[in-house]
Amino acid sequence: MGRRPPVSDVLREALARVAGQLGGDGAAWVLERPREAGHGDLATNLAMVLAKAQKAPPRKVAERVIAALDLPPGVVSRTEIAGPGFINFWLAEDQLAASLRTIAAAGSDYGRHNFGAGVKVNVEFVSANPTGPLHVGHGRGAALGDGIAALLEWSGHTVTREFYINDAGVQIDRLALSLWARVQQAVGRQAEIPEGGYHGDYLKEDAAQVLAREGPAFADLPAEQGIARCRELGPLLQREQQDRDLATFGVRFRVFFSEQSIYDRGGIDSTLRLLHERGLTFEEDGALWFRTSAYGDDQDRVLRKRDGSYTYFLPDIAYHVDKHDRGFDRVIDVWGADHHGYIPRVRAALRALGYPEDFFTVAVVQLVKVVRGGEEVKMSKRSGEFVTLRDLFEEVGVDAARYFFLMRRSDSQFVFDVDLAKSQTEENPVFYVQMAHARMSGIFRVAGLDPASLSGDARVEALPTEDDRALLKKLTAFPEVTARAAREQEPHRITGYLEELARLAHAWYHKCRVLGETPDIEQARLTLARASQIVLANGLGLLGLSAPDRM
RNA sequence: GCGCCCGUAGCUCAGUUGGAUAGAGCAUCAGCCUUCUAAGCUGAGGGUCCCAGGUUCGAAUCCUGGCGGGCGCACCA
Repeated sequence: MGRRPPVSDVLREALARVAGQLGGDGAAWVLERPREAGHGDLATNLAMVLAKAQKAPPRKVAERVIAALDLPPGVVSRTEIAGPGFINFWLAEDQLAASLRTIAAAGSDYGRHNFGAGVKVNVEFVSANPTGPLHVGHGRGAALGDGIAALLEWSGHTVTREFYINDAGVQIDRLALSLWARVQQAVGRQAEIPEGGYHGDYLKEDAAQVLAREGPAFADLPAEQGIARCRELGPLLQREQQDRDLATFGVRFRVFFSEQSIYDRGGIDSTLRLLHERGLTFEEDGALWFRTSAYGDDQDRVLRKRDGSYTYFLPDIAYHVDKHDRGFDRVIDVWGADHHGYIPRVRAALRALGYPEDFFTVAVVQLVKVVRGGEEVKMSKRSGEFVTLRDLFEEVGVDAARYFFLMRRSDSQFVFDVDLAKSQTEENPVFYVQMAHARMSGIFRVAGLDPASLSGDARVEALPTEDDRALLKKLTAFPEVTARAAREQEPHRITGYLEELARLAHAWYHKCRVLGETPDIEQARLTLARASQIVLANGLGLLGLSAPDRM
């Protein structure tokens, strides 16, 4: 980003050279932004890490490090040794001015990186069975998967968003039987939802649709024929519904991958053959097994049952083989916590096939609990009563729903407070962040200026207050945050950053007048407002959220 | 019983890959609108980082053992 490397890189490289000279090659030191403003703009623990090799107290080593440090002029204005041996750096004014120009020049690209260039990644998420509506858990998976995909794109990866359709198992038979029963009920006949079937009211609506499509005589077909047709229509109608929900939710997939297509193309047999050739299978008790225990799973797993049918495991291996064959360097599966026990066996299978260890990773999404009015909203798929994703985002709005799903680490359970998500006050973090953006836009609206017309040139000396500086410094941290979030696949780092930034932006807005100040200050603050607007918009956009100009 | 995740302020949660005096929001209390959006800002109080050991210059963070909560442990998907 920009024409010259970020200051932190310049410093890091210089420190690395010193580390090499002082016998600290490969030592695990860091250069980071201290929490405390009094600890400088950047700080390193290098001296403490080198202390042992140097056989000297850390503060003494710090002096040697500083003496050996060879920095170009105009980078650092002050250096200090602090605490047990930290070296704190204050950046030169030049650097702050440069960062304003960098932000303005990069615009909507500010925060992007290229370290993932050339790496093809498949992110598979949601992958709901085509047997019912998406519920809130799918929503969390959708927001997370899309967020991870976006983070990877922002760091230069080539990303494919993919949805796996489980359209081949017994659940489809159950859906067909349940739908047929609803069709019969719709024409006034007695019919029971079968054991293990789907009781939700949505199938009543589907039955009405089926009758509308196929004509009223459809219900009079012989059961076998009617059920066969329901087997086609049921999943189709559910898929259509899911796609509508996902589209409204702002999530688009490039690939919808059908499980049935694996069977149809002979992927099952070819995978079986592949495993057999590698000596990974054996027969026992009339079943065919995969020797997964030799690859990290705690037991061997059945591929083909005694009755000749396949377990779910086999098509799942075939599916991941297919992803590998399609040329992906990495695949990331977003799974609900209730499937986490399944990870070791898939990992074992892919390991057995000789795929790289980092080829396959799973982002586990923990449970979502929905709370309204202080009460948990219970859901039960069995009784057919549950909170659908659509119910949720129609009540709180798409932006709020997506933001809430992303604002916590995915691997901890999450309480979705519906009342909070709906509130239009500072308590609501989505609102708070979007409001900060709207305020920045408001300055330009009142000034009658096109924010894009600002070059980014400003005299940093014309940003005199602590609030000016704090906001500017926060803006410069954005690229580091996106990089870290992408590496860790943790979108919640972005929401956390945005909230911190919004707090500084609101405080700045309140305390620092822009329009009507001296020309110098007005120009500098307009530039700062522009930069803030860019970073807020980029952060929100990255997460798939809107950045309104007025609210 | 075994495995995975979680345990941090009254509540919801962060915590920069082992760093400096553990942070934020909400809630509580006290203030702030002639000003680009008060849909906001400022300040105060609030902690056994679940417990006990260990590793080291240094542990909320890593290791071991407990305790508590959640989710899994199929020839189901």
